[in-house]
Amino acid sequence: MKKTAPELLQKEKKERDFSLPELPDAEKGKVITRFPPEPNGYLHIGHAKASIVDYEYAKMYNGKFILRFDDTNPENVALEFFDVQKEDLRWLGIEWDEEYHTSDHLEKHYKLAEKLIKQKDAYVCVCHSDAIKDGRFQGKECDCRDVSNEKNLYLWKDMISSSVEGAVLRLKGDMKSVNTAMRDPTLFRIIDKPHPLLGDKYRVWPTYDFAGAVEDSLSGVTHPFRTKEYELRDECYFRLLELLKLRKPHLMEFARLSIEGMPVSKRKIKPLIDQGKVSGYDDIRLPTLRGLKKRGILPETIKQFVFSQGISKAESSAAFSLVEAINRKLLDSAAKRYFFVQDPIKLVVDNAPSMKKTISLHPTDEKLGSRIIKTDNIFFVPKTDMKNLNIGDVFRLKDLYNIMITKKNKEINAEYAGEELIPDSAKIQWTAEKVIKMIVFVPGLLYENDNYNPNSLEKVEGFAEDAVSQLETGEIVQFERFGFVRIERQNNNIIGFFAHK
RNA sequence: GCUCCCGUAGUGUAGCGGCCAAUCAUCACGGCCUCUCGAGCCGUAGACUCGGGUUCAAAUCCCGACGGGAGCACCA
Repeated sequence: MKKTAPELLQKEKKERDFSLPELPDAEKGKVITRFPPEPNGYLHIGHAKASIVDYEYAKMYNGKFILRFDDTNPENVALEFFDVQKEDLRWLGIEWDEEYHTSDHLEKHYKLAEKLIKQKDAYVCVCHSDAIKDGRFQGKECDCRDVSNEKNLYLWKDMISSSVEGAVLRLKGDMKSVNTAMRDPTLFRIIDKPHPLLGDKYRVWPTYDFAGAVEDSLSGVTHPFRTKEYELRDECYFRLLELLKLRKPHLMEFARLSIEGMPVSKRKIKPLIDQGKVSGYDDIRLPTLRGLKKRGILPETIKQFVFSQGISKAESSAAFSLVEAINRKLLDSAAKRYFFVQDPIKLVVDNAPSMKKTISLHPTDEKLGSRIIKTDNIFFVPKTDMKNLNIGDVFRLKDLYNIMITKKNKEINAEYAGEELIPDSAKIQWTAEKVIKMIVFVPGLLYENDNYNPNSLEKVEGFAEDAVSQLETGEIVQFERFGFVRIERQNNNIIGFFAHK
């Protein structure tokens, strides 16, 4: 064997398959998934996970993907976010086959609620919320539970048509269930606040438990995903569908996606914005899609990152460096290279030849073009590099020529030392006399060990080479020996947002 | 407190009874390459929480402990 087929003895290097695992009970062409955001804010990396998984599964099975706005709490929903969220999804590269609002189906929900009441599976509860809470905690039923269904129906109609206050419709579950989610959960409640789409047409709104289950079933979704914290509500989800004689989808849960030091919840972000600690929902330190975009993270990076995390239920907090590594690889082949000199010091080169040097914008891909830099005897170089060099040392202005340091003061003096590349000499990025003054914002971790980090945003000032003035907003380039930076034009200035090394 | 879920290298993941002396990425370290401290290439180091059980065979199944997370809303 060794002689005839030695390759069979060699252990093959196994390749990791990064695609999603097969779905249970899934048939090509028949899988329907859905992404159901509440239009109450900007989408973040957690939403990205959910929407990408939903979308990719539909694609994988040639199925259908539905975008459903779960807008059944007028207190949370704001008009602007329907479009905001769609924009965020499009940026991610997600397309949906169908789009609707849960609020479109309220009449249907009312009918189903009525059915439950008639079946004695739901009742109107007029207890105070504290009393409900208490009863739930102690596993005690309240008197509303025993009301006849004629009266319940009457009360329900009253809720809808507006004379009753503070009543809710509850599922007749099991107040003694070990699963507290089954202790007669609330299905509908009164919210007297105009809905951004429907005004004050309705005042009775379904809760998540009811709307989520009913919509998944009615819209034909076969494989709905949700995050793990809903797991205890599965029982309620299926009970409801059973009582309503509705089809039961194959419900699945996965762990929330979180990134170390980057808060995802509005509860945490909102105060930071209000206190001016971050600039807004698109702050480059935030894991919002807008923040990530502004910083130069590509949609494809997010997709690959989500895939790499998988859909298990094991909770974890990934380091952002994993995102950076993916992004860097994607960017490396496409990003133009420029010189940016951080904390510059003036460099005067005696007997410097005046040159018009053509330097390519990418080390290997010529298609990305080149720029011509006019040089005379004045340059700028990074101060920190000069600290490590002494008089007599020779280094190279990268892609230009060598120089030898002759004097170190407030500025550096040097003399021309030939054009030929000296092996192992330091190559330092530089600018000619004509520069673009710019600021690069460098994000750090917003939270360190759960504490807000006041120094999470660094402002780096420096000079960029003149060619940078030609760049457009949104271009991501690499400043050599500095890092990848997304360019933005603001007024007459050019500023940069640091993505990563 | 009660209930549920989870527990694989520093980090994140794959594996879910034999092919595991455990995958891949990242990180760290070493080398090669390169007119960037980037990318690429090669290599080294590093893990199945613990204790019982089932089985010819367990990271994989069962029980228990420990650790982490979640739920106990008229929010999703």
